Amino acid sequence: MGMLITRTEDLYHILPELEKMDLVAVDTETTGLDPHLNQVILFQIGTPTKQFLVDTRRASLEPLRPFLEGPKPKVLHNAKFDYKMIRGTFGIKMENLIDTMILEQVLTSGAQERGFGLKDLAAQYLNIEMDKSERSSFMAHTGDFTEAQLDYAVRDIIHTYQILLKQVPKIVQQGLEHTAKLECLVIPAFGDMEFDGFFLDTEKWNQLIKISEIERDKAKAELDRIFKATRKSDNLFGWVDINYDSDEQLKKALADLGIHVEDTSRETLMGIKHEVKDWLLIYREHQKVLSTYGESFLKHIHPKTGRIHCDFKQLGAESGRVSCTNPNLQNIKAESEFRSAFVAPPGRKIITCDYSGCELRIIAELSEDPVFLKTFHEGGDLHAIVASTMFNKPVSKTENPELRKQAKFINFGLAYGMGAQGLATLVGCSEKEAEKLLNQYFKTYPKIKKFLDTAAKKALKEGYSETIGGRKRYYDISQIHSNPRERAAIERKAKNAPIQGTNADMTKLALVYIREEFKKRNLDALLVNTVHDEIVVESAEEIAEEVGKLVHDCMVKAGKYYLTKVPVEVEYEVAEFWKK
DNA sequence: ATCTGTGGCGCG
DNA sequence: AAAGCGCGCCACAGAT
Repeated sequence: MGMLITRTEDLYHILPELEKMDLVAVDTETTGLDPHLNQVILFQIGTPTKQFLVDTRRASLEPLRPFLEGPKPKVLHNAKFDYKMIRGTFGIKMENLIDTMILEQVLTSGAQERGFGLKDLAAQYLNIEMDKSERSSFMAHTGDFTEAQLDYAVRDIIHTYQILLKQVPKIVQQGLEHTAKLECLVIPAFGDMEFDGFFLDTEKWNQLIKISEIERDKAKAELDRIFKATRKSDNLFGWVDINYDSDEQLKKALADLGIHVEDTSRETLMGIKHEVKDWLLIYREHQKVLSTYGESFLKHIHPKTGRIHCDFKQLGAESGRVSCTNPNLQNIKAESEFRSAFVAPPGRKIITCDYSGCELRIIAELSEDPVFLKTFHEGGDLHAIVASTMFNKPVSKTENPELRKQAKFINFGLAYGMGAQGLATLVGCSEKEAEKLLNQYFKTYPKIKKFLDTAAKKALKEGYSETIGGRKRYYDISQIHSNPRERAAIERKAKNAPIQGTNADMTKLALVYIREEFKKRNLDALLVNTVHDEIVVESAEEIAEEVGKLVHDCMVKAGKYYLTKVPVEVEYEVAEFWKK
């Protein structure tokens, strides 16, 4: 049973004991899930042999600030949550966190869909059935904590600690030390990004919505006009009551026009030779905007901070990439101004930074193709150079541009394990011709072919792919002999995984560096978003240029950590709003 | 009334 | 005909 602490001054007395521990487990119980609206009411810290429970309604954690912000390793389960709650309640930004949930995701990437809760891991590693029913009792709790609550609180940190001890040898055994360390180091960066949020200009957003509404309604009126002719006796007043958002209804309606389609995807619609096509595409575009980026998006503005606080899933993708929800800030429309509605508040600036040509550089690094490497070192139009070497013809953006385009499709398609069929639809040629193109490509660039083939072969043989940073993505290879489709799918994933995953390695390390620098220099600058090869920062106006250079340098440094054969280039722009 | 799967589409 | 990689959100449609 842990020791309950209810007075701030008592925390000074436990510090020497905490310092003696090589590793401490930490957990919190809170009044809710929102770090801006709810508080930590119980703070737990300790080891399996000694635990302290701090009633933070009565005692402040301030005496522990240097310890929590210091180098002592702290293990938590889902550390980002406690990080944000502790930052929200006490303004303390914990450092040197280890997260058993993140570690489990690193250990099983691709092999396990879910089951990363503390309860799941306790069952798996400790053979213990945890009863989590006590957790909700803290939400509206007043008065002294019950014995059951304190018991529960103690068990959480003991189990977390013990799980970590079991995970560590597995990490070493699987060669995941670097990835595990990286993922743990970057946790506070995601905590800060979520806590600080991204400011959105509501008025500007509303204007964009209005424009889309007008355009959509116009398109809808035109569609009604077109379809009205086909349904004279539909109803009394001649209304057209087709729901254009329903694929079934749309297919039927199109059939009445003599247009028969298998599906209603944009690609299929584009093939229609009837004015209905244009209006449908316009309708679709604006309807998409209004549903995904419409008024519903504004409900994510926090009532207290006035900013948007999304939820990053640090290992959201099996490749190691981050994903983002509630709302997803990684798929905001790049064109048509929606991005620029994410603005800097008065007196501040937004700095948008991204790795240029990141995936192609990684391909160059991994394949060691001489032409790719040379082009990145000396500068030049890679797509044009690839095309001219493939076809033995001069190619540039003006000379034989169609060949450049073909090379560009192949260059990007490579990273997806694209085949002849995919290339054919992209280029608009026959599958035979696409096959010839690919053959020519790989004949000219044998090292790239070798890299892709090796990546696929390794996955089938070893059951995993690997990034430059040693991040692994596991596959179920039990079916590959009986199921050629499954096998092909793994091959494609394996061609992509080292590329996409190394990009994730780089961007995450950059986030670590950037946060470190902001802290070290005490800069009035915030991380506000990250989108795979891009990092967005908000800072005070006066230092924006300096911050831009700093972020640039951090991203280059992180890139160079992984890419040693190819130069790393980062672009940044200082503006009133999110660019690109 | 609420859940789940699917088609479609926004981003890198 | 389940696919060129990785995601999340929306509306619809069918099921509970």
